[in-house]
Amino acid sequence: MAHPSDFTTRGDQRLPLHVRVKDDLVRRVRANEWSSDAPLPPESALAEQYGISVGTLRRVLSELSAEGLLERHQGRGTFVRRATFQHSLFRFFRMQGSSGQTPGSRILASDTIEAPADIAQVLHVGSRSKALHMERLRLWDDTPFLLEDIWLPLPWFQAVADADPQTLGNLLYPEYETRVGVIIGAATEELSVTQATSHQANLLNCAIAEPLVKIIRIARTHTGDVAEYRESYGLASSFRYQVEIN
Amino acid sequence: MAHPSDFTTRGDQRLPLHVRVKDDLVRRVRANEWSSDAPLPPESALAEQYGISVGTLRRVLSELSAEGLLERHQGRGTFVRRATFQHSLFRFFRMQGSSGQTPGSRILASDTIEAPADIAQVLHVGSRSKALHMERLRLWDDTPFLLEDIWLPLPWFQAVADADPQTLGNLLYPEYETRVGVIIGAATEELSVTQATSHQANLLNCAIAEPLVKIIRIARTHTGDVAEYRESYGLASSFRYQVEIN
DNA sequence: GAGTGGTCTAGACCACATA
DNA sequence: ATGTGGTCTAGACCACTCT
Repeated sequence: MAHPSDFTTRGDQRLPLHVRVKDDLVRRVRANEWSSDAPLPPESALAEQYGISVGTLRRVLSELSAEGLLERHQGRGTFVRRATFQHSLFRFFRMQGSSGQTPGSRILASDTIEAPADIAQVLHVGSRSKALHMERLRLWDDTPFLLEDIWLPLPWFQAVADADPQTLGNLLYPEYETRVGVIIGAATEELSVTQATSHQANLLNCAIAEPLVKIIRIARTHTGDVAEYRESYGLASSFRYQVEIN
Repeated sequence: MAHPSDFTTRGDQRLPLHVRVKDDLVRRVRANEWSSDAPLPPESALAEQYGISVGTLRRVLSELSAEGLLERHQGRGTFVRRATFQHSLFRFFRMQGSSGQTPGSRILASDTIEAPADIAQVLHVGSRSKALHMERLRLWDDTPFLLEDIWLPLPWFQAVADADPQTLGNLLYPEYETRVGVIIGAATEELSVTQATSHQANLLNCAIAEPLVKIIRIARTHTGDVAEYRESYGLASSFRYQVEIN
């Protein structure tokens, strides 16, 4: 099944070898064929499996490494890259005085309900399918600074829904990886400015209609499937967001 | 001078060949050895120039192509990539109803002055060196929506300072390329929320202390030299900013 | 048809990690 | 000492562009 014996029969035969091998390796990584602790087979073995030369296989592995799906270490092997989103995705909302630490979090609600139509569409769940909705408050030293509405598609994320909210760690993406086997690989964020509702003002300890920054994040796996829809609201006065554009 | 005859004597001899060749090619591109209309020499010629195999040279050119410095076209050749920042950098402030068009711009002021210490440091000009400062208003259909403070290092950008502000186009990065030979290749942006000063409120046609989004952009060449420092201010109510994270 | 980059191979040798 | 990935070479053949 995971073995590429039927590799030559899959995909468009007219595509270059390195493209077909790359697609197949992405599929196998996504199918959790290798844990992120043990290395993939060495180049020579993989090349033989696919019936291609080592040079061609090297090209594929190098590309996947450059794209962040794999990590290569001379002398040790090739590994599936873990979700390291603390560094890449959580690089905003650096509060004054608080350095490098991850903020605390408090899950206020966790329900299995029907998602609003627009969110259901983004998550690619049918209009009458259920989704897991969580409301979460993030804090620095018990001071709330960010309010999050998180939507996860079901039944895919059923394991997260079944977990006791209190046992979920401060960071959700590692939980996705361990409980569902989902590694977040990319995301889109859209920023805008709104005004606090009474509900939000109450939780964020600010005045009603005070300006809030709203961040809509759509997180995807390496293969492009939408795994999470998230709306975050934070006080505009303490907002700071950095982006690198290349 | 631009010819790589002295290539073997430059750089750390212990570095891999492909690294040294890559650094040298970046230098030659930056020195405007090739315009963006004519192709670089073919692989075979370049490989012979450097005294390396075609395979190694191919690796370098492929990397530079992936990094966006070069463009390769089968059958046509390898070209220096032009500044295409309209698509990548100017992907914010999409106003409602206005699609894909570039906004109008009005340069309000253009002066050669000493930059404030913090900006001078970012631009890497000495503390008593001059910089070109421009204040620019951007408009959709004669309605102002963005106010920009732009700082350029001198004497590097003297050709821009000497130009009549009225002759500068709506987009500045193409002007940098044609007048100074600078291609912007990367940038960092930092977003925060401030309140409008009376000066800003006057120009943006809003109330004093109304929330504004502030964007600090530091733009760099492909080689990492800071070419521009820019502060942009826009009405928070019409603000929308999209980012892709990978 | 001539010239360009794209694909793929086969193999030598080196640098690093681990036991 | 062994096995891993990293560097570099030499060359065959294909696909595309231009004249």
